[in-house]
Amino acid sequence: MSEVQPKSILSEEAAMKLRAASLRPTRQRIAIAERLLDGRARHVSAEQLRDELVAYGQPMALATIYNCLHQFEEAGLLRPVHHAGDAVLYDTNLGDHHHFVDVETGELIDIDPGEILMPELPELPDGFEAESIELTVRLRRKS
Amino acid sequence: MSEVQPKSILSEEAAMKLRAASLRPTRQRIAIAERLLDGRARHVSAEQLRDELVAYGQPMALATIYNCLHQFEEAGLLRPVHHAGDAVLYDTNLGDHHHFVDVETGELIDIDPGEILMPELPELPDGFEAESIELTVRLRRKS
DNA sequence: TTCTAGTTTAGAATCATTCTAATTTTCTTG
DNA sequence: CAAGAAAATTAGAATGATTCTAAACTAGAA
Ligand SMILES: [Mn+2]
Ligand SMILES: [Mn+2]
Ligand SMILES: [Zn+2]
Ligand SMILES: [Zn+2]
Repeated sequence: MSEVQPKSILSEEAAMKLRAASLRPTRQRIAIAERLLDGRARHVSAEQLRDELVAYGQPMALATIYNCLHQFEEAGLLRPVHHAGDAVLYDTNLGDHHHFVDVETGELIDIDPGEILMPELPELPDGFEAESIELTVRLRRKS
Repeated sequence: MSEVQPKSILSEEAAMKLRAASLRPTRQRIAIAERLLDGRARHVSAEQLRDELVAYGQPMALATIYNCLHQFEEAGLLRPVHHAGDAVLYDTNLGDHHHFVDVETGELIDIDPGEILMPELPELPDGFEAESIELTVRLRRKS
Protein backbone atom coordinates (compact mmCIF):
# COMPACT_ATOMS: atom_id res chain seq x y z
CA MET A 1 0.00 0.00 0.00
CA SER A 2 2.80 2.40 0.78
CA GLU A 3 4.79 2.81 -2.37
CA VAL A 4 7.57 5.27 -2.86
CA GLN A 5 7.23 7.26 -6.08
CA PRO A 6 10.32 7.34 -8.24
CA LYS A 7 11.68 10.87 -8.21
CA SER A 8 10.99 12.48 -11.55
CA ILE A 9 13.30 14.92 -13.25
CA LEU A 10 10.78 17.62 -12.46
CA SER A 11 10.79 16.93 -8.79
CA GLU A 12 14.59 16.82 -8.73
CA GLU A 13 14.59 20.29 -10.26
CA ALA A 14 12.05 21.47 -7.75
CA ALA A 15 14.09 20.01 -4.90
CA MET A 16 17.17 21.86 -6.11
CA LYS A 17 15.32 25.15 -6.14
CA LEU A 18 14.14 24.48 -2.63
CA ARG A 19 17.62 23.63 -1.37
CA ALA A 20 18.93 26.78 -3.04
CA ALA A 21 16.37 28.67 -0.97
CA SER A 22 17.35 26.83 2.23
CA LEU A 23 14.05 25.03 2.35
CA ARG A 24 13.98 21.32 3.03
CA PRO A 25 12.64 19.54 -0.02
CA THR A 26 9.67 17.83 1.56
CA ARG A 27 7.10 15.99 -0.50
CA GLN A 28 4.64 18.86 -0.04
CA ARG A 29 7.03 21.65 -0.91
CA ILE A 30 8.21 19.76 -3.96
CA ALA A 31 4.65 19.28 -5.19
CA ILE A 32 3.96 23.00 -4.82
CA ALA A 33 7.27 24.00 -6.40
CA GLU A 34 6.54 21.77 -9.39
CA ARG A 35 3.28 23.64 -9.98
CA LEU A 36 4.39 27.19 -9.25
CA LEU A 37 8.08 27.37 -10.04
CA ASP A 38 8.02 25.94 -13.54
CA GLY A 39 8.64 29.29 -15.18
CA ARG A 40 5.09 30.05 -16.26
CA ALA A 41 3.58 33.35 -15.17
CA ARG A 42 0.46 32.81 -13.07
CA HIS A 43 -1.57 34.22 -10.22
CA VAL A 44 -2.94 31.63 -7.80
CA SER A 45 -4.82 31.68 -4.55
CA ALA A 46 -4.30 29.16 -1.77
CA GLU A 47 -7.63 27.52 -2.57
CA GLN A 48 -6.90 27.30 -6.28
CA LEU A 49 -3.56 25.75 -5.53
CA ARG A 50 -5.16 23.22 -3.22
CA ASP A 51 -7.63 22.17 -5.92
CA GLU A 52 -4.77 21.75 -8.33
CA LEU A 53 -2.81 19.66 -5.87
CA VAL A 54 -5.82 17.45 -5.30
CA ALA A 55 -6.29 17.03 -9.04
CA TYR A 56 -2.60 16.21 -9.32
CA GLY A 57 -2.89 13.52 -6.66
CA GLN A 58 -0.97 15.43 -4.00
CA PRO A 59 -3.61 16.63 -1.56
CA MET A 60 -2.29 18.33 1.55
CA ALA A 61 -3.52 20.32 4.50
CA LEU A 62 -4.56 23.85 3.73
CA ALA A 63 -2.34 24.98 6.59
CA THR A 64 0.61 23.45 4.79
CA ILE A 65 -0.26 25.30 1.63
CA TYR A 66 -0.36 28.59 3.53
CA ASN A 67 2.89 27.73 5.28
CA CYS A 68 4.61 26.98 2.00
CA LEU A 69 3.28 30.03 0.23
CA HIS A 70 4.63 32.20 3.01
CA GLN A 71 7.99 30.46 2.97
CA PHE A 72 8.22 30.78 -0.80
CA GLU A 73 7.33 34.43 -0.48
CA GLU A 74 10.00 35.01 2.14
CA ALA A 75 12.52 33.20 -0.04
CA GLY A 76 11.67 35.50 -2.92
CA LEU A 77 10.22 32.69 -5.03
CA LEU A 78 6.71 34.16 -5.15
CA ARG A 79 5.17 37.59 -4.76
CA PRO A 80 1.86 38.19 -3.05
CA VAL A 81 -0.68 40.49 -4.66
CA HIS A 82 -3.35 41.88 -2.36
CA HIS A 83 -5.74 43.41 -4.76
CA ALA A 84 -8.65 41.62 -6.15
CA GLY A 85 -11.49 40.60 -3.92
CA ASP A 86 -10.80 38.77 -0.75
CA ALA A 87 -8.06 36.24 -1.26
CA VAL A 88 -4.38 36.99 -1.69
CA LEU A 89 -2.99 35.84 -5.02
CA TYR A 90 0.57 34.61 -5.40
CA ASP A 91 2.36 35.81 -8.48
CA THR A 92 4.93 33.54 -10.08
CA ASN A 93 6.12 36.42 -12.26
CA LEU A 94 8.92 37.99 -10.26
CA GLY A 95 9.90 40.49 -12.92
CA ASP A 96 8.93 44.12 -12.77
CA HIS A 97 5.39 44.31 -14.07
CA HIS A 98 1.92 45.63 -13.37
CA HIS A 99 -1.64 44.37 -13.40
CA PHE A 100 -5.00 44.66 -14.96
CA VAL A 101 -7.71 43.56 -12.55
CA ASP A 102 -11.03 42.30 -13.80
CA VAL A 103 -13.30 43.87 -11.20
CA GLU A 104 -15.97 41.23 -11.79
CA THR A 105 -13.89 38.13 -11.31
CA GLY A 106 -10.86 39.45 -9.48
CA GLU A 107 -8.63 37.87 -12.10
CA LEU A 108 -5.24 39.46 -12.77
CA ILE A 109 -3.59 39.97 -16.14
CA ASP A 110 0.03 41.04 -16.37
CA ILE A 111 0.93 44.34 -17.93
CA ASP A 112 4.32 44.13 -19.52
CA PRO A 113 6.50 46.96 -18.18
CA GLY A 114 7.56 47.66 -21.74
CA GLU A 115 4.00 48.66 -22.61
CA ILE A 116 4.01 51.48 -20.17
CA LEU A 117 6.19 54.38 -19.20
CA MET A 118 6.26 54.41 -15.45
CA PRO A 119 6.37 57.78 -13.74
CA GLU A 120 9.17 59.00 -11.53
CA LEU A 121 8.72 58.30 -7.87
CA PRO A 122 7.00 61.19 -6.18
CA GLU A 123 8.69 62.87 -3.24
CA LEU A 124 8.54 60.32 -0.43
CA PRO A 125 7.40 61.17 3.10
CA ASP A 126 10.33 61.73 5.46
CA GLY A 127 11.92 58.67 6.99
CA PHE A 128 10.50 56.23 4.47
CA GLU A 129 11.96 54.34 1.59
CA ALA A 130 10.02 52.94 -1.36
CA GLU A 131 9.71 49.19 -1.40
CA SER A 132 7.75 48.88 -4.62
CA ILE A 133 5.63 50.79 -7.06
CA GLU A 134 2.65 49.19 -8.59
CA LEU A 135 0.22 50.32 -11.19
CA THR A 136 -3.22 48.75 -11.19
CA VAL A 137 -5.73 49.22 -13.98
CA ARG A 138 -9.19 48.09 -13.00
CA LEU A 139 -11.15 46.71 -15.93
CA ARG A 140 -14.82 46.13 -16.50
CA ARG A 141 -16.25 44.02 -19.27
CA LYS A 142 -17.86 46.27 -21.89
CA SER A 143 -21.66 46.51 -21.89
CA MET B 1 -35.57 60.59 29.18
CA SER B 2 -36.28 60.65 25.48
CA GLU B 3 -35.11 63.99 24.26
CA VAL B 4 -34.91 64.98 20.67
CA GLN B 5 -31.61 66.64 19.81
CA PRO B 6 -31.96 69.98 18.10
CA LYS B 7 -30.79 69.56 14.53
CA SER B 8 -27.46 71.31 14.16
CA ILE B 9 -26.39 73.16 11.08
CA LEU B 10 -23.93 70.35 10.46
CA SER B 11 -26.57 67.68 10.51
CA GLU B 12 -28.81 69.74 8.24
CA GLU B 13 -25.95 69.88 5.75
CA ALA B 14 -25.37 66.18 6.10
CA ALA B 15 -29.07 65.50 5.59
CA MET B 16 -29.05 67.56 2.41
CA LYS B 17 -26.15 65.60 1.02
CA LEU B 18 -27.99 62.40 1.79
CA ARG B 19 -31.20 63.55 0.13
CA ALA B 20 -29.19 64.62 -2.89
CA ALA B 21 -27.93 61.05 -3.05
CA SER B 22 -31.47 59.64 -2.65
CA LEU B 23 -30.64 58.27 0.77
CA ARG B 24 -33.08 58.83 3.62
CA PRO B 25 -31.46 61.04 6.21
CA THR B 26 -31.67 58.68 9.13
CA ARG B 27 -29.98 59.44 12.44
CA GLN B 28 -27.28 56.88 11.67
CA ARG B 29 -26.55 58.04 8.15
CA ILE B 30 -26.45 61.64 9.29
CA ALA B 31 -23.94 60.81 12.02
CA ILE B 32 -21.70 59.04 9.51
CA ALA B 33 -22.07 61.77 6.91
CA GLU B 34 -21.08 64.38 9.48
CA ARG B 35 -17.83 62.51 10.11
CA LEU B 36 -16.94 61.48 6.58
CA LEU B 37 -18.47 64.04 4.27
CA ASP B 38 -17.10 67.19 5.87
CA GLY B 39 -14.60 67.82 3.11
CA ARG B 40 -11.50 66.52 4.85
CA ALA B 41 -9.46 63.85 3.07
CA ARG B 42 -9.27 60.68 5.12
CA HIS B 43 -9.05 56.91 4.93
CA VAL B 44 -11.17 55.04 7.45
CA SER B 45 -12.04 51.45 8.15
CA ALA B 46 -15.43 50.31 9.43
CA GLU B 47 -13.95 49.62 12.87
CA GLN B 48 -12.24 53.00 13.08
CA LEU B 49 -15.47 54.68 12.11
CA ARG B 50 -17.36 52.76 14.76
CA ASP B 51 -14.91 53.85 17.45
CA GLU B 52 -15.31 57.43 16.33
CA LEU B 53 -19.06 57.19 16.42
CA VAL B 54 -18.92 55.75 19.92
CA ALA B 55 -16.63 58.57 21.02
CA TYR B 56 -19.00 61.05 19.45
CA GLY B 57 -21.96 59.60 21.34
CA GLN B 58 -23.59 57.99 18.32
CA PRO B 59 -22.88 54.27 18.70
CA MET B 60 -24.58 52.03 16.18
CA ALA B 61 -24.57 48.45 14.98
CA LEU B 62 -21.55 47.44 12.98
CA ALA B 63 -23.92 46.05 10.35
CA THR B 64 -25.38 49.52 9.96
CA ILE B 65 -21.93 50.98 9.47
CA TYR B 66 -21.19 48.45 6.75
CA ASN B 67 -24.58 49.11 5.17
CA CYS B 68 -24.00 52.84 5.14
CA LEU B 69 -20.47 52.60 3.81
CA HIS B 70 -21.73 50.49 0.94
CA GLN B 71 -24.59 52.87 0.23
CA PHE B 72 -22.27 55.86 0.32
CA GLU B 73 -19.93 54.04 -2.00
CA GLU B 74 -22.72 53.26 -4.44
CA ALA B 75 -23.83 56.87 -4.31
CA GLY B 76 -20.31 57.98 -5.17
CA LEU B 77 -19.77 59.69 -1.84
CA LEU B 78 -16.88 57.44 -0.79
CA ARG B 79 -14.33 55.29 -2.55
CA PRO B 80 -13.15 51.96 -1.20
CA VAL B 81 -9.45 51.15 -1.21
CA HIS B 82 -8.54 47.47 -0.94
CA HIS B 83 -4.88 47.61 -0.34
CA ALA B 84 -3.37 47.63 3.04
CA GLY B 85 -3.67 44.63 5.27
CA ASP B 86 -7.02 43.07 5.88
CA ALA B 87 -9.66 45.75 6.20
CA VAL B 88 -11.07 47.85 3.41
CA LEU B 89 -10.49 51.57 3.87
CA TYR B 90 -12.97 54.17 2.68
CA ASP B 91 -11.46 57.20 1.05
CA THR B 92 -13.22 60.54 1.42
CA ASN B 93 -10.99 62.04 -1.25
CA LEU B 94 -12.93 61.53 -4.46
CA GLY B 95 -10.48 63.41 -6.63
CA ASP B 96 -8.02 61.70 -8.89
CA HIS B 97 -5.10 60.72 -6.68
CA HIS B 98 -2.81 57.89 -5.67
CA HIS B 99 -1.47 56.33 -2.50
CA PHE B 100 1.56 55.64 -0.44
CA VAL B 101 1.02 52.59 1.75
CA ASP B 102 2.97 52.12 4.94
CA VAL B 103 3.55 48.38 4.75
CA GLU B 104 3.98 48.17 8.54
CA THR B 105 0.80 49.87 9.61
CA GLY B 106 -1.32 49.69 6.48
CA GLU B 107 -1.85 53.43 6.68
CA LEU B 108 -2.52 55.34 3.46
CA ILE B 109 -1.13 58.72 2.48
CA ASP B 110 -2.48 60.56 -0.53
CA ILE B 111 -0.21 61.31 -3.46
CA ASP B 112 -1.31 64.48 -5.17
CA PRO B 113 -1.76 63.77 -8.87
CA GLY B 114 0.16 66.96 -9.59
CA GLU B 115 3.27 65.40 -8.06
CA ILE B 116 3.35 62.65 -10.58
CA LEU B 117 3.13 62.23 -14.31
CA MET B 118 0.80 59.33 -14.87
CA PRO B 119 1.54 57.06 -17.79
CA GLU B 120 -0.76 56.52 -20.74
CA LEU B 121 -3.11 53.61 -20.42
CA PRO B 122 -1.56 50.50 -21.85
CA GLU B 123 -3.40 48.64 -24.59
CA LEU B 124 -6.43 47.11 -22.89
CA PRO B 125 -7.44 43.48 -23.33
CA ASP B 126 -10.25 43.08 -25.86
CA GLY B 127 -13.78 43.65 -24.64
CA PHE B 128 -12.79 45.56 -21.54
CA GLU B 129 -12.88 49.20 -20.59
CA ALA B 130 -10.76 50.82 -17.91
CA GLU B 131 -12.61 51.80 -14.77
CA SER B 132 -9.68 53.34 -12.92
CA ILE B 133 -5.93 53.50 -12.79
CA GLU B 134 -4.19 53.53 -9.51
CA LEU B 135 -0.59 53.89 -8.55
CA THR B 136 0.49 52.44 -5.23
CA VAL B 137 3.88 53.10 -3.69
CA ARG B 138 4.64 50.77 -0.83
CA LEU B 139 6.77 52.41 1.84
CA ARG B 140 8.91 50.99 4.60
CA ARG B 141 10.27 53.00 7.51
CA LYS B 142 14.01 53.49 7.08
CA SER B 143 16.31 51.34 9.22
C1' DT C 1 -52.66 59.19 12.77
C1' DT C 2 -51.95 55.15 10.04
C1' DC C 3 -49.57 52.45 7.00
C1' DT C 4 -45.82 50.71 4.48
C1' DA C 5 -41.46 50.54 2.64
C1' DG C 6 -37.11 51.34 4.04
C1' DT C 7 -33.70 50.90 8.05
C1' DT C 8 -31.53 49.29 11.89
C1' DT C 9 -30.20 45.68 14.82
C1' DA C 10 -28.25 41.55 17.47
C1' DG C 11 -26.52 37.72 16.61
C1' DA C 12 -25.48 33.92 13.63
C1' DA C 13 -23.00 32.61 9.51
C1' DT C 14 -19.26 32.84 6.17
C1' DC C 15 -14.72 32.93 4.38
C1' DA C 16 -9.89 33.67 4.25
C1' DT C 17 -6.31 33.05 7.12
C1' DT C 18 -3.72 31.89 11.38
C1' DC C 19 -2.86 29.23 15.42
C1' DT C 20 -2.30 25.04 18.41
C1' DA C 21 -0.71 20.94 19.86
C1' DA C 22 0.02 16.45 18.41
C1' DT C 23 2.09 13.44 14.90
C1' DT C 24 5.31 12.53 11.27
C1' DT C 25 9.37 13.33 8.52
C1' DT C 26 13.91 14.88 7.45
C1' DC C 27 18.48 14.79 8.18
C1' DT C 28 22.44 14.68 11.07
C1' DT C 29 25.36 11.85 14.15
C1' DG C 30 27.12 7.80 16.01
C1' DC D 1 22.00 1.56 9.23
C1' DA D 2 19.91 3.34 13.96
C1' DA D 3 18.66 7.20 17.06
C1' DG D 4 17.44 11.50 18.23
C1' DA D 5 16.70 16.30 17.55
C1' DA D 6 14.85 19.72 14.86
C1' DA D 7 11.79 20.90 11.31
C1' DA D 8 7.51 20.15 8.93
C1' DT D 9 2.84 18.58 8.46
C1' DT D 10 -1.72 18.05 10.08
C1' DA D 11 -6.66 18.34 11.79
C1' DG D 12 -9.22 21.10 13.84
C1' DA D 13 -10.08 25.15 16.60
C1' DA D 14 -9.66 30.13 16.65
C1' DT D 15 -9.65 34.73 14.64
C1' DG D 16 -11.14 38.78 12.26
C1' DA D 17 -13.39 41.11 8.62
C1' DT D 18 -17.50 41.10 6.46
C1' DT D 19 -22.18 39.49 5.21
C1' DC D 20 -26.59 37.58 6.20
C1' DT D 21 -31.06 36.84 8.67
C1' DA D 22 -35.20 37.83 10.46
C1' DA D 23 -37.27 40.60 13.78
C1' DA D 24 -38.05 45.36 15.67
C1' DC D 25 -38.13 50.15 14.48
C1' DT D 26 -38.72 54.64 11.88
C1' DA D 27 -39.29 57.95 8.08
C1' DG D 28 -42.19 59.80 5.08
C1' DA D 29 -46.47 59.42 2.40
C1' DA D 30 -51.38 59.54 2.58
MN1 LIG E 1 -6.18 42.82 1.19
MN1 LIG F 1 -8.48 42.92 -0.33
ZN1 LIG G 1 1.56 39.35 -12.27
ZN1 LIG H 1 -6.75 58.70 -0.72
